[in-house]
Amino acid sequence: MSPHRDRRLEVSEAAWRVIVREGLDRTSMRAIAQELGGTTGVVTHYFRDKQELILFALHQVTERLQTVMQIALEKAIGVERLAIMLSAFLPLDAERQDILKVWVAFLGYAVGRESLMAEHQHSAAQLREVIIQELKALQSAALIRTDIEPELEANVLLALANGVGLDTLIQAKCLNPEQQQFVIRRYVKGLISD
Amino acid sequence: MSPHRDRRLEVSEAAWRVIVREGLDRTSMRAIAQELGGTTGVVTHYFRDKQELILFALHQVTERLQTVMQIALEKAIGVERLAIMLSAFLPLDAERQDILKVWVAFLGYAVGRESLMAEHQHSAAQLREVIIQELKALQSAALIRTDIEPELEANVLLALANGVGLDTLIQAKCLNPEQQQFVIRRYVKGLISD
DNA sequence: CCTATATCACAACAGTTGTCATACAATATA
DNA sequence: TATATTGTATGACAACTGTTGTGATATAGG
Repeated sequence: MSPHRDRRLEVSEAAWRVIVREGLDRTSMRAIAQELGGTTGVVTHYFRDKQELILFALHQVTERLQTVMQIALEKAIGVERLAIMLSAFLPLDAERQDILKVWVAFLGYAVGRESLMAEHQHSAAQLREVIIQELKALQSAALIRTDIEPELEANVLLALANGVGLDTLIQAKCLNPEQQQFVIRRYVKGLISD
Repeated sequence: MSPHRDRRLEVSEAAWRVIVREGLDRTSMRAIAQELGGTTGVVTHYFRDKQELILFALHQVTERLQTVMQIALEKAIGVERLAIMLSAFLPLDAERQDILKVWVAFLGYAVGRESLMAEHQHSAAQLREVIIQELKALQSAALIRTDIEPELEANVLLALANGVGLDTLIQAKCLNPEQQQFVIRRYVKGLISD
C-alpha cells in the first residue's frame, strides 16, 4: 500500500481515538492533529474537508465490521456459522467496543442529517444482505425451518445483536460476554428445523 | 403547575424540535431561542448552563417513555400486557419516532462522557426494572415458563425492542409497524408456559 | 546540482459558540 | 402610586471552530 494511504489511515485512526475518548463533538481538527502528534497541516493535507474525514472514518466502521465478520465466517459452517457471524457484532473485546462506540457516536450525529443517515442505511443494508444470504443457504440445506422469511428474520437477528450490544454499551456489565453469546445462540437454535 | 415550570418545558420542547430537525450538534442556545421565538436571554434565564438544559431534555426522554408505557400498561393484562409494554418503545407514531431520535442523539453525544452515559444507564435500569417486575408477576401467575430468568429475559426483550426500533430509524421502512409488533409478539409468545 | 513534488508547520481568517452583565418591560406587592 | 420581583431583550466577551494561504523542509528524478 502506498505511504499516502498509510498516513491517511493514521489520521483516521487518531480521529477514532479522540472520538472514543472525548466524544465526536469534541473531535476537532486540532484535537486530531494533537492526538496524531502533528499539526492541523497534516490533517488538512490528507483530507480536503472535515466532512471528508468524518465520512472516511465512518466508512471504516463498516469495513472493520465486515472484516471481523469475514474472519468469523471462516471458523465454522452450518447453523454455528450464523451464530458466529452475529456474535461478530457484539462488543466482546476492546476493538469491537470501540467500533460500537464510534458507530453510536456517528449514528447520533446523523440524526437530523439525512445524507449521513443514508450512509448508515447503506452500511446496514450491506450487512443485512450477508445475513439474508446465509439464511437462504441454511434453508436450502434444510438446516433451518422453511416457514421463516429470511428477509424478516435477518432484521430480527441484527436487531437482537444490535440491541444486546447497545445495552452493554449503556449498562456496563448488565449482560456479560457469556450471556450475550448465549442469547444469540439460543435464538439461533430456535430457527433449527425440527 | 407553576408558569415557571411551563416556560421551562416550552424551552425544552423547543430544544427537542431543533434536535430532531437539525441534529444535536447544531442545537445552539441561539437556535433554541430562535425556535422558541425569543432570545438567548430567555433560555439562560430558565437554565443556568447548556448542560443543565441538555440534562433536563434527556430526563424528559425517560419521562415521556415511561408515560407511554404507563398508558399502555392499563390497556391489558397477562402476557398481552407485556407485549404492549414492549411495543411502547417502538417508533410506531410520530411522537415515539421523535423520542427515539432524541434518545439516539443523546446516546451518541454521551460517548466519551461517562457522566452522561451514567444518566442513560440510570434511565435504562429504571425501565428494565419495570419489565423485570412484570416478568416475575407473570411467572408467579404461571403464565410464562418457570425456567426463564426475569433479569436476563428483561434485557433480551428490551434489546429486541430497542434493536428493532433502531433498525427502523436507520433503514426507513425495512420493518413496517405490523412487522415490528409481530416480532415482539412472537418472541413473547415463546415465553408462554406449555 | 537542479527541480518538482510531497509533507508538514504556522499564522491569520471569519464565523460560531457558551456565558454573562446589563437594560428595558411587565406584573405583582405594599 | 411607589417599589420589588420577574421575565425578556440586547450586546459584549473570550474561547473555540473549520478553513486557507504561505513558507520551510525533505525526498526523489533527471
